[in-house]
Amino acid sequence: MLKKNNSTPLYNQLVDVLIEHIKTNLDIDEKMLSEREICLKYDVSRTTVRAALNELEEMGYIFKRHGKGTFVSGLWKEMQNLSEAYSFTEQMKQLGKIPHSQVLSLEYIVANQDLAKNVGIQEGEHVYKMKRLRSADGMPMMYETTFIPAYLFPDLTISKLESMPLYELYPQVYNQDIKYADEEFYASVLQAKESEELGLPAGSACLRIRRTTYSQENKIIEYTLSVARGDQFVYKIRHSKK
Amino acid sequence: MLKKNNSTPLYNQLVDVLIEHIKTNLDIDEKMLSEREICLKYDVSRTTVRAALNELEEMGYIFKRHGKGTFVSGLWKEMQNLSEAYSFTEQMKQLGKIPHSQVLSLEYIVANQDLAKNVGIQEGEHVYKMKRLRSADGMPMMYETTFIPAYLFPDLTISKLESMPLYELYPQVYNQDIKYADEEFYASVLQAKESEELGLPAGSACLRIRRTTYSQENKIIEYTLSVARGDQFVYKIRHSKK
DNA sequence: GAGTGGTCTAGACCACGGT
DNA sequence: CCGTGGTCTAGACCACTCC
Repeated sequence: MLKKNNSTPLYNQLVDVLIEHIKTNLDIDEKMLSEREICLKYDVSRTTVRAALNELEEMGYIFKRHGKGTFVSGLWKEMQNLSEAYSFTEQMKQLGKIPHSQVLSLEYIVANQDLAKNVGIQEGEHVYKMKRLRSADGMPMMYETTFIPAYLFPDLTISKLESMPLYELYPQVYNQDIKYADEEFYASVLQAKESEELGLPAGSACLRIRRTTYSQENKIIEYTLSVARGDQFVYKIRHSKK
Repeated sequence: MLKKNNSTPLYNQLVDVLIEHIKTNLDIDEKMLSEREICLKYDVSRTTVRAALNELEEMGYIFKRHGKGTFVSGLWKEMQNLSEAYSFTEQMKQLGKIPHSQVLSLEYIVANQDLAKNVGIQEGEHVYKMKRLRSADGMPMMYETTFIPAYLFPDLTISKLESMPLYELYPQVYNQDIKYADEEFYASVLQAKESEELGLPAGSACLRIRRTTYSQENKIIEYTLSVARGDQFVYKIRHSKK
């Protein structure tokens, strides 16, 4: 069943096998095999089994009860929608829409004190400032202003920006792998100028988003301010108790 | 250093010790002791050390690099602000404001098909419907409509609801421990009637929130629709890559 | 090659839930 | 009492990074 000399770890193989088993054979709240039974069935140690079960628990497939057993959770269906994706391109593709980004401007500027703080550099260093209009199936969806520290991204050009999504450009061209992104957002209404860009009446509901993206080395690689159509963006999050 | 016959697990004790060590002695990006060094220093097995380090990594205190070592992350400062709290009462207290909830109405109703689905019961079963106006330092902040399945919460009364916050009532009075809550929200504008409740002009920005709260047994214990002042609520979330 | 984190084994004892 | 998940040990080998 499991291949011991495979490059993928045993517990990851076990995760895949168990997910398949759950999806095809088990219902919600149904009891699974015990940890020791899984050990015997797949000929692996209990450490390996527990590593796999922990993964499954984090993914929302199962939950455990001390002294009782392990049970199917059936949350994985809902989990699918809960956005792990923070890329506009990916989000739109998931919704079955064709994303498009139009670069409206690209400037090479000097950071003032406030901007320097937000992109993690010293005052006076250089930053690229880019404005983009992002659409899905031809409908304007959001208007973004992005700041990128120049020291990490030399020779940024519009042609590079238009060649691929920003979140592919970072790792593939500039060797900057994304670790995580923090977002703050709040409800607001469109101002006159913004309403023109998005083709909506002034006073329409919108979501204002402030995003800071960090690299594996904990450097800020992007700081973005967005204005998104309120009628098109629904955020989903899960608060877990401990 | 660590107490082997303590009721709290060794790896949890180790977590506390290491957090204290990081906070007092180490800077961001500084290298920590290796796993094997920690084994020797505290006289525990590597399994125990790795359990503790995994906790620390999840909490944002450290990050690991295969072949290089374990390093201080310094994200825990920011993490504090990223909302784990999904209770209005707790949120307001953290901001140093005095929260108040006024129960406007409490009804005992029969669920139609749509409502039944949202609270996880059968059509025709009973549900409590409650409306609340929530304020901070006397300022109306949000207007909530909450649905609670009656079978889990017999004899719900206004006096019970006013005696303590809902998220304390669930576990303490009805023995329903919260597992997690899912929230969906989007930007909108206040309608005429809502603007009266909140004391704001019609057309003001607002956040519309839909929350479903689940118990440890995966039962829905609350379904809430909220309208919150757009100028007072900022959501913060973190998207982690893998 | 030396040191690191990543995976894995084959045991052990404990605490909890139900019979 | 037995079976469950929770914790813990003392090893082992692998893959990665740097010298």
